[in-house]
Amino acid sequence: MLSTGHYLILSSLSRNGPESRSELASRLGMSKAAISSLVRDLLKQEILCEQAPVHGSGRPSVPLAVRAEAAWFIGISLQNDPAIVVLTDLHGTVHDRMELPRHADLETCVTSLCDAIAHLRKGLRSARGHVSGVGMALPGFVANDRQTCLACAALGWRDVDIGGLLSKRTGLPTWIENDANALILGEQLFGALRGSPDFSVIFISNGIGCANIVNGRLLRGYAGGAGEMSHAPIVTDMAHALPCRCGNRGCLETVASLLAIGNAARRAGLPTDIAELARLAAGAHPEALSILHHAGASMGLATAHLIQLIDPSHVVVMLDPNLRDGIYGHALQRETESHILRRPASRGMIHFRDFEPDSFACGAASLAARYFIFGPDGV
Amino acid sequence: MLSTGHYLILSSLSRNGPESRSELASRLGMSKAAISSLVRDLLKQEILCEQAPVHGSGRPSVPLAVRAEAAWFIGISLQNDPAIVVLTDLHGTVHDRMELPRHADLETCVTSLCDAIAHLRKGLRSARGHVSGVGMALPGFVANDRQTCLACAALGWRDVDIGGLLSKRTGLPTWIENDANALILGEQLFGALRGSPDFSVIFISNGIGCANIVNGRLLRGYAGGAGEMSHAPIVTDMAHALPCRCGNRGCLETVASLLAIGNAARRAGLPTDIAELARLAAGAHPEALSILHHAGASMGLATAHLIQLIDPSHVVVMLDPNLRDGIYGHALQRETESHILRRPASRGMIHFRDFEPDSFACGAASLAARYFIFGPDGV
DNA sequence: GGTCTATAGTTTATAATATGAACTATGTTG
DNA sequence: CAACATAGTTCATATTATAAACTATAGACC
Repeated sequence: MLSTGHYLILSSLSRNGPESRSELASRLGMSKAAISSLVRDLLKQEILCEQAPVHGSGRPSVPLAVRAEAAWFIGISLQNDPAIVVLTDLHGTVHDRMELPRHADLETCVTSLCDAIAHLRKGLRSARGHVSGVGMALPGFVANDRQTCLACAALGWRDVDIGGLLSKRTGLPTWIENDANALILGEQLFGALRGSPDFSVIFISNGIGCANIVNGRLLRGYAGGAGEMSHAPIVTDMAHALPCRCGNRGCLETVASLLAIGNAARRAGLPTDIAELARLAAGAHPEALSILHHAGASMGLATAHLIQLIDPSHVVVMLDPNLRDGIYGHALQRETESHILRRPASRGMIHFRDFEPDSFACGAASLAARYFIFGPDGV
Repeated sequence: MLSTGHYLILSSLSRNGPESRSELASRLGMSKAAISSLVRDLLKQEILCEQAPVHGSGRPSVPLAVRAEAAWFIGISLQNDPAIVVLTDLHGTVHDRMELPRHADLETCVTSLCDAIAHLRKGLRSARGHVSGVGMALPGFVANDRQTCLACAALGWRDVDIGGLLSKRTGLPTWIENDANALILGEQLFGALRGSPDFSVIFISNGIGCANIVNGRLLRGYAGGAGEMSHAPIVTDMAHALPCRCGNRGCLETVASLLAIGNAARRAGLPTDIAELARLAAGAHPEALSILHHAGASMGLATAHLIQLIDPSHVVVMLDPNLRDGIYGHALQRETESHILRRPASRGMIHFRDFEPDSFACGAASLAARYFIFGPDGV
């Protein structure tokens, strides 16, 4: 069994990359003796491994690293159709993946997911290790226990104990999470911003998702609704504010989401496909330009609100390359920058990234990996 | 010397109110034996005291409470002129207070503050205890060490080590904090929302301040600029957006702050005094109504953004009663509610409170009390 | 090549801090 | 007044850290 001390070392190595025993001791504020003994246990259990010595003056230091194959995880994304199921190692690398239809019917959904999980587990030859847990990302609200989906419009679920079902059928501990939250938690554990205590992730798809890491932890809010950028009141001129499915008018997602852009294009008699619309805009088509500019600028305004209120070090924006490289991305960046206080670090704060569907499944897998690395008392 | 265990007990009692040893043991997940021994130390040092036994079935339990007079603190507010200096006990009760002119000149400022502190310390007969620390709230940016004021427009300070100066002259540990942050930290430690892990405080004065407690901790952000509601981009219609001192246009504080309201009144040929303006609006004076409605609605829109992004359980809004009871407060509340997702808990989320200048000084005192209660490794 | 020095990591005795289980204390209940 | 219930203490012990001395392994320098 691992103690708090073991988990401290695991999480430090996972956050800060390979480090020697001495570096760990000073970073964690513990004695060399304690680290030495804790590391011995973790090496014996083959959770850590020693890397090639680093030579300086004095005895070379031996960097310690978390062994990627020490544990395996299943990540499920119901963010879109098809559903995606991945098998990752402890570094977040995908070793196998499957796509399957996303069933709204609960029984069908659970059965097909369990079949996929069984198949992936079989593919992992037991000599290499075994699967330690399952994570799932879905577009909806999840209860505090991270087991029950309280509401998911896309699947028509209400108060569905999907976590309990999966964990019962697979015999594996299971964690459920909102899609944006899973995405940023994966980014925090496995991604380039690993270890940053304050950053935000936004993704622009048919809807708009947003999540924030603050003080090193996920910002959930009181009712679990933090980061609801999607319904930020952006269009305040009520003459132009469109009704939103949430019941209000002028929400961000009524202008800046892919669905909203498609709708606007249809009303203007333009093609609703994003790539085609972007091509028209690139060719200076005035109405295409107007739609995409308005969408991007609205997104930028909401991003400025986010930056002013939450003050992240980085904002990762995941979107379609066609939008990123055209007027949408340009307007987003420009509008954001023109509405935030100029801070020393505000340059290069926004990082565009391609919209990768597997990111959600990887984030989901990281939910289970997190338990392995941070322990039951978690971080 | 107090250990981590002692501080755990102190912070639990401070957060959750008086509790018996048994209750502490189960809340903190420790054995009765450990609690018993730790409490003995704290009783001997007269930091805790036993209250009247509570009778149930079985041996009566003895609630333990933090002794208010176990420690005393000085709180300084430079939030406005005059500066306010208070002497509080460990419960945040003000036992003595002074007002003095707020000097922008550093030497004069420090000298007059130190004189005031010395006077308050003398007034506290040493039999009752002694002052353990000093806290200061000021309207500006403070470095991460909580000693140096990086920038304060109202006083014209840049990179002023006010904390170092005060602590050197008084011989007391000193903490500096932004005014809004001090306010919410005081609320968290001493106020009605004590113990709530997710709430926000907004105050409307000549400027607008905002701070947020998230996951039980102050949301500082990457550069310490979180909660900068004041420069939220609210007026997006550039034809009507006024220039702001920050260099952008249409910031919240250009329409919703007392200064902005006064400016708008002057431009309309109306009295700039808030009380008089509110009286005109109450009498249905159309221009007064328009100014105050616009200001309140803008404030409400910014509050809606805050609620959507951060999802607090409560938003405490501190403002002049004349504004609260008139169209400003009404528009604020109405506009906020019409722009947030209806959540189960969204009713009664906004709590108006009178603008009390002493609140800032109390919050400042709580910065030092926090150190006493949470220990050097703080929370 | 040998010695000095610097740094990494281990060993071991010990200190600090928790626990479990038995015990005492002090009430209510019937 | 006995039986019971719950609060709190005691004490032997386990866990988990530390300090300090020790070993290990390199580069540097003469």
